[in-house]
Amino acid sequence: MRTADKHSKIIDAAIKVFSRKGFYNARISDIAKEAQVADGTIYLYFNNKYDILISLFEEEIGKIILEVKLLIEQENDPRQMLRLFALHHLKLMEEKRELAEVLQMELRQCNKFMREYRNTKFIEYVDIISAIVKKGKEMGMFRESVLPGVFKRAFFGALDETARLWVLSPNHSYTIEEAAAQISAIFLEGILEER
Amino acid sequence: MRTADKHSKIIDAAIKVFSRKGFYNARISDIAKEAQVADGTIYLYFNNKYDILISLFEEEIGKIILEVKLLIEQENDPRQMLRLFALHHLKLMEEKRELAEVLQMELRQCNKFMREYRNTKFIEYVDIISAIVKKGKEMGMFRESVLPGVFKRAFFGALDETARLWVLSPNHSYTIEEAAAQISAIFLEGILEER
Amino acid sequence: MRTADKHSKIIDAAIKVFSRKGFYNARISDIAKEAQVADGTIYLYFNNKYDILISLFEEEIGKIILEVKLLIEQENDPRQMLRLFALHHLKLMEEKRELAEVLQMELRQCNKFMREYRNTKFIEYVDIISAIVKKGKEMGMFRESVLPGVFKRAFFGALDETARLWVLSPNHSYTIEEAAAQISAIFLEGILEER
Amino acid sequence: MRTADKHSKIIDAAIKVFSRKGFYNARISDIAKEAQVADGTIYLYFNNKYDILISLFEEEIGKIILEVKLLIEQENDPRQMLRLFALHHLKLMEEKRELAEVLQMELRQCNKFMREYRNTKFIEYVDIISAIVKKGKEMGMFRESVLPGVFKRAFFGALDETARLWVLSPNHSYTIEEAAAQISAIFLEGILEER
DNA sequence: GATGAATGAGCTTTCATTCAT
DNA sequence: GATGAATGAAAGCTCATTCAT
Repeated sequence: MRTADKHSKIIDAAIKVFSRKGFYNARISDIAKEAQVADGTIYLYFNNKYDILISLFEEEIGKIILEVKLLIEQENDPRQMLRLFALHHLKLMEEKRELAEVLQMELRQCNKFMREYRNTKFIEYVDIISAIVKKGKEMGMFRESVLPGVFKRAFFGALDETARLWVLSPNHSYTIEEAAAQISAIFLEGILEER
Repeated sequence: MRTADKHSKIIDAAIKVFSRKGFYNARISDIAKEAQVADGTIYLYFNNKYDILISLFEEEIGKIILEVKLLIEQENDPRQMLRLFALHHLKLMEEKRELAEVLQMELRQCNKFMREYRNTKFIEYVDIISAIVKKGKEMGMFRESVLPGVFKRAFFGALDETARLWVLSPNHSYTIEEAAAQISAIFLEGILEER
Repeated sequence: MRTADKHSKIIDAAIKVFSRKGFYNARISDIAKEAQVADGTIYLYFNNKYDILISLFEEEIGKIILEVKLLIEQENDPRQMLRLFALHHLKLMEEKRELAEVLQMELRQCNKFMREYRNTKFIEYVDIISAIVKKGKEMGMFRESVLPGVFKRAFFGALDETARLWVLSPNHSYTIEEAAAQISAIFLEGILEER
Repeated sequence: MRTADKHSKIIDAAIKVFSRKGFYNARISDIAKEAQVADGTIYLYFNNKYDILISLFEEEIGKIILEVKLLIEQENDPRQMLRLFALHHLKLMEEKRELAEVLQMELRQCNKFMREYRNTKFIEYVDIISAIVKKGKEMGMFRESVLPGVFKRAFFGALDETARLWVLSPNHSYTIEEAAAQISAIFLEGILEER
């Protein structure tokens, strides 16, 4: 088997196992069994358990960033870009439910004891949002008063929390598309009744 | 020392220690030392390590809910209520930074291996938001189309993510009050330039 | 059980186990079983496996130094002192065969990867020999040309190697007393036939 | 590369690595890297890790025995033979410091868990000393009372311990030749002042 | 013969929890 | 109620050895 295969087999297995048990409760042997390799093999590809998590994060976020950027590029209207971002984010979290759980976990808990790890990939992802806002402001489409740095966090947080609960609860009273549309609408137009 | 004192001394110690090291890296003996009690004493008040976290969560969220409800009650305007909620949430996270970190951590990571734990306190807290929205809709102040269940998650997520990064990064280009005002404004009025 | 008991029970167990299997092949659980304590208990008294070896070494050599100094003190004749030292050393190695094996092991192998550990206790022990030589020289009883620093090593080495093989081989053609007497005689008078 | 070359390349590498890290801390991959062969290649020439040590020992001691015997043969005076032996031993340990460390290590620690290994090569080496003593006794040059079996151990031990410390400490107050001369002198003439 | 990726048994150490005092 | 010494299960990681190429 080629090296590339083993690496991604382990990453895939780790996503499954971390998502199922959480990082701390996941045992290396669980990942090894899931990846159908020996425990020791994992250490040929990763330095330690935490390194698996970091690698997983960087690689998977990396793929997502590429996808989203490609998607957004095809649009010119910043409003549409935000709508696309929201939809893509939520759909992704639904489609890759296990990955979603792991990413969310890492964003919180593991920064905890590894504060030194500058999460550049995540920042890059969220900065896609602020870039859209800046563009919208330049085009005179978004208010001058909107702070892109605040907006990006609020927007990402709204999507992320929505995805989190979507993933946790088994049945939903609305579709993912409806949720995405609703959230984009709120951020674009607010909730105030037109006067 | 009265029993109630020991209980809350342990909770306070746990907040400090969990916030500093994370739940999994925190040792019972760390908490015991911080609380100035013996390791064994902790087991007179809590069933196990996880029980400390759950208790901590329920009690502290309980206090916050009381506070917020009291604050909100004094207002009649749903717009103002949302602004107050946002400000209160962010200020709280800033003032009780250690507690904030623990709550955020638990909301993600620990649900993980304890999915059976129905987080009713958290739901109660977030439902304050949807109640405001419902009231606003009834008063004809918020759009009919706004789904309170979607809005509450989006609004809470926006605040939570903002708080998370606020707590992590050492210096900020705006105040907590500005961030709260901006987020409330976005959710109320959107970001679109008036036509 | 009192703390002092556990500490020395573990040391005694470690002597047995190290002597039987060698330091590297000894498992902590072997020592724990021999000492009739739990594995974890060992870590209440020692930092790690190597710390057991060092502690063992320092404590046991310490006892031996006290004994020998006491014994030597009662003599005035440096020749007799050397004879006593030799006899005491060999008898000790025979009586405490397991300890002997461990001490010999550590003197070689473990200096290896712990060259930074300045083996002061061992130096103190061997310096008893050079002190005797110096005294003998002052009294005009030993040749001026004898270098105490060379002599102490040669004398200790002779005893140590004799003890090593004594301990290894099951049957002997002479007693430990004869060996001690012979070695002392060689070092004092040489092996040359009187002319 | 011829087979013989690989074999000795591995032995040479093992001497370096064992000397640097000790037998137990040396990894097969360290030796392989040092010998510039693959890990697996080592198992074409040796059965296992311990086999490398044994082979190394036998081969190197074998060479030394040949050398010493050749050297000694050219002498007729047993006193001179002992002096030569001492000088040769110490010089060897100084010249081949890495080998010296490995040999000393094995004499203690590793016999430990492999007591079944009858160290015939080592016995052969030490028996050179007892042969000299026997010859000296036959020639009436050494005392009748000297036991060759005791003497050989004492003499070897004296040299070995001297070499051990010589190798360990970085600076010396006398030359290797002086040490050898002094030790020979002690064993031949003792340390007592002539009456 | 040579390689080195893969294996998996094995061991030190940690730490939540217990319980005799 | 309070203590903290003792417990022992559990798991991350290493590395000698194998074997398909």
